[in-house]
Amino acid sequence: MKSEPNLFSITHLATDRTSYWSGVRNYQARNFMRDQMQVGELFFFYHSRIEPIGIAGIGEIVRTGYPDDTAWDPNDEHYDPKSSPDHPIWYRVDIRFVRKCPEIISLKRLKSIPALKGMQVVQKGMRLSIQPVTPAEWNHVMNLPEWRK
DNA sequence: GCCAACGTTGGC
DNA sequence: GCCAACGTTGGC
Repeated sequence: MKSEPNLFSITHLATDRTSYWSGVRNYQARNFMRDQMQVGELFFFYHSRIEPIGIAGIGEIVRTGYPDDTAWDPNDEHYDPKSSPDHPIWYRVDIRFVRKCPEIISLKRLKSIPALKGMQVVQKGMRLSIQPVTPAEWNHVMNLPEWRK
């Protein structure tokens, strides 16, 4: 799950302990939150746009998808007038902090690992903010030395 | 800050 | 329902 760390980072989550993943306004990303994510599942918290770009830590889903009420708040930057309490379009999940990576696993690093060449995040033009990770990819990333520094 | 790649919108 | 125009994302 990608976030720009100046807005919401793994450090923010580590401080708050629990939070929620709101503001997603892309249908594919929404569908993962609404239809796929289960309580107890882990995710990589990825910092986008701002160096160092890459995997910054791990979070856990603590509540499955439910309507994102920021969508019907006219003062919210992600306000969407097509969404309403009666007809919610956008969803979010609740999350908790699990672990911070001692050293960010950079995108460049991920791209350099042959076993991860099929991982969505390293594909050219891939800008979806929520992406599935296969068990094999997850295990491979977890075995990288960056976690033990 | 640039711009390629992508998603969405809206005229037809 | 097509697709050009536009807006956004995000790596560089």
